Amino acid sequence: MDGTAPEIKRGRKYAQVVAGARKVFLAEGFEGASVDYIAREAGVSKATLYSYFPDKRILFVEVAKEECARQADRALQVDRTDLPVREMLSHMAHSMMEFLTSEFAQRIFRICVAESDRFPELGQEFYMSGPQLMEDRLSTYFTHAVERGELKIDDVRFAAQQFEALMKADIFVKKVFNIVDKPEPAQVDRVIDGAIDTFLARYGA
Amino acid sequence: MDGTAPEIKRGRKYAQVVAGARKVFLAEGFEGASVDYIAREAGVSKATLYSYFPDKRILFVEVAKEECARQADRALQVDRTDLPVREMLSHMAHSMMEFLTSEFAQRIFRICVAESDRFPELGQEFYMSGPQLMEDRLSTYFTHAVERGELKIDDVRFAAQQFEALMKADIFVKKVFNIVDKPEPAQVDRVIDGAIDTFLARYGA
DNA sequence: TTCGATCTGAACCGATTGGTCTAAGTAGGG
DNA sequence: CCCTACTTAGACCAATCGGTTCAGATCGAA
Repeated sequence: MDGTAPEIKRGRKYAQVVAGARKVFLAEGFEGASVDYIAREAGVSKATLYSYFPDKRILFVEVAKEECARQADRALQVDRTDLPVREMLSHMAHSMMEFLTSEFAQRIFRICVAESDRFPELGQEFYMSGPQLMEDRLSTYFTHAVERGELKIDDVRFAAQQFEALMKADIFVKKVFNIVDKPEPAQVDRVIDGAIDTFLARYGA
Repeated sequence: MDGTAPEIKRGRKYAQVVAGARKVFLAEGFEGASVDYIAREAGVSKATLYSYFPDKRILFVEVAKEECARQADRALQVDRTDLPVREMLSHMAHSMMEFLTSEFAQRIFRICVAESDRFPELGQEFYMSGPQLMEDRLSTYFTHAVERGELKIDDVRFAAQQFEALMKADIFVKKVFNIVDKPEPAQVDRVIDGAIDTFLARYGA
């Protein structure tokens, strides 16, 4: 579960290779990352690297998929379902926003968008472990909230998609296109509160 | 205004170079597009190309910026302001959605996301000619609608950003990550109507 | 200590890249 | 017709790329 020490050890330096590849790919993208540089950064010879991954593409897909799978689970938790709806949404929106605007999420988003036609499965992996996972969790919560009469939603999954979308208004777009670097906390609150207001205007009980 | 015959003719084959570069860059991205291929596709010698653009990066930025500037103006028109709000929003949402899911917009979006840290100005150019232009036009319309008492909006620009965001729920994300190719017309209507319903629930008079 | 598996470093390969250069060819206004 | 500016094809360059190979160092288990 640690990621730095995979159980399936196909060799002594396997973890090092993956770690180095993750670092370099995240920083440089697929084309930008040379195999020599990855090997050097991993503290491993190129021959060793190629003994594990016979192809640069395979190494990339492996690393990127693993990274996608890990991304959401850590930060997109839907806990605190005991709170009242508005507080719960706010709590969750804050951690979601923090993740969306993090350097890490931005990098992996950029890479997946860029490479998702060269590697179609990568885009799908990203979608499933990112947006879709979030939708699943939101859907579950919404369903319970509807049962408790706290929300009024006909299509729970679609409502989740809309909430997700509202979360990306303004700040997320501006970060992706380098309009802002660090968003103002006040602006973050504005976007979050605005999203919740709009969401509850439609789906509030 | 045609684009194929720029007024500033710095040479006989200038337009050809730009046209070829546009074609290849859009299809292959920055790294993927070789200068030889661009020259061949433009029906021009490499020497001629380099006489206009001393650097591949300059050629790319030139073409990409030009393409960004052209993209929105054609498809993101906010006309028919005579219609009732709901019809107007629907009309506009349809053309907006058609554009967002077009092959062209998807390609340029992908390229701008991917290259916007290699070329920071490119991301900004894209944002200004795409999302921001749309916001400007929506804002203008919203302001008038508020004056006529058809909408109730405190922050017009932010409302525009939310409407834009709602437009990108579901389908847009799924297209970007290659989950769907051609979206079902029924699903398109669902997203559009859902966006308008939510928007009006919050901002309707 | 021994033995097989793993790792190393560097040399090497063919292909492709962005970019330069040259010498000859062509178009069009005077 | 001529002159100038533009265009041409392709040879050429150095650099980098992904990937291979191999003789020898190093490891871990028995």
